Amino acid sequence: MIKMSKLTEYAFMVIMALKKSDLPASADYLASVTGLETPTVSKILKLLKKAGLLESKRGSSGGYFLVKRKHEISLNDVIVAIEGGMSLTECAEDDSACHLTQSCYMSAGMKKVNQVILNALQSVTVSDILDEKKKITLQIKP
Amino acid sequence: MIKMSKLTEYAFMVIMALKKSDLPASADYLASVTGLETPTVSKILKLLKKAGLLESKRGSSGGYFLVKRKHEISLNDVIVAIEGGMSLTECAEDDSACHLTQSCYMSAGMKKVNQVILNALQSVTVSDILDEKKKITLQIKP
DNA sequence: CTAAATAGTACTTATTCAGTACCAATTTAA
DNA sequence: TTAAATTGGTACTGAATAAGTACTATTTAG
Ligand code: SF4
Ligand code: SF4
Repeated sequence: MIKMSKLTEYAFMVIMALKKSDLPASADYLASVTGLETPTVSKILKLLKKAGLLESKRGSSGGYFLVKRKHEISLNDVIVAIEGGMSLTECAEDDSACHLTQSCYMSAGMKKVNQVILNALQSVTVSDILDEKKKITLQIKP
Repeated sequence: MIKMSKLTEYAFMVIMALKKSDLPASADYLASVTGLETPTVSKILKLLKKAGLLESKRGSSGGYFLVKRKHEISLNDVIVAIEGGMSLTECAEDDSACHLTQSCYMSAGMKKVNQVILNALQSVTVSDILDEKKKITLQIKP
């Protein structure tokens, strides 16, 4: 089964529990809210910060806070932050990842399919996932 | 990185090397054509057969052959055959897989996104991947 | 019968994932 | 100024999955 990692799923829970420009939330607090273990939450927060999705403040009464609103954060942003993105084949992401790229007869096709999926992931935001009213439809045009 | 397994990628190579209603091709022959190891090819063929994508004939001058044409086999068919499919979250595939499904606030949203990706995978066939002329585009409608 | 080929199972190894632990650096607040 | 709170970073462990290998039984053509 191709699926996102648990850590990525947890990352969504953490983002849901955060707010932009609010008082910083500590890893401990977020852990209690989400029901996850503190070290796990901490690991996620570090990854999200490295990706620029949130900022932190050290020291007493410090913590983490979003730098974007939830509708400005795409599903793809989170996946990239936690596990480096999504691409069906190695070459779709990085041409030098597979030495067969030049000669492979399916590399080009896979890249296209991958782009379709990428578009889908980029078009959906964190707040969309909570929004029952937004309809998400797809059309493949020949 | 979320990606398909190597075995799935190899499965495409094997399917490319097969033809419908042709003389059965042995695992050994397919291995030499694709450059993969025979046991690996054999494993793939068994999985593809179990999924109904091809049939086999035992004994001398036996082998495997497709029961569908390449434009009738979707990308999703292959992914399902080899690794059981693709779904971002556990619940998107099977409601009983995660005990949080009933209460989870993102389960519904994830299912929608998953459906978009699934549509993409079902809309592309094995022959499309080789067809440079087919344009694959996506539109998300709000 | 014999050779060729699939069918099925079971095993080993490598890699990735998930979770845990520890301590240094920083900042607030008393 | 001191102590407590909190991030930052690294490193480790165990579990799960993936990838590859090996072996043997069964079936069929000639
Ligand atoms: S070039 Fe071909 S074999 Fe290599 S990663 Fe891309 S699709 Fe796979
Ligand atoms: S119900 Fe929620 S927590 Fe469970 S698999 Fe689905 S999205 Fe993840």
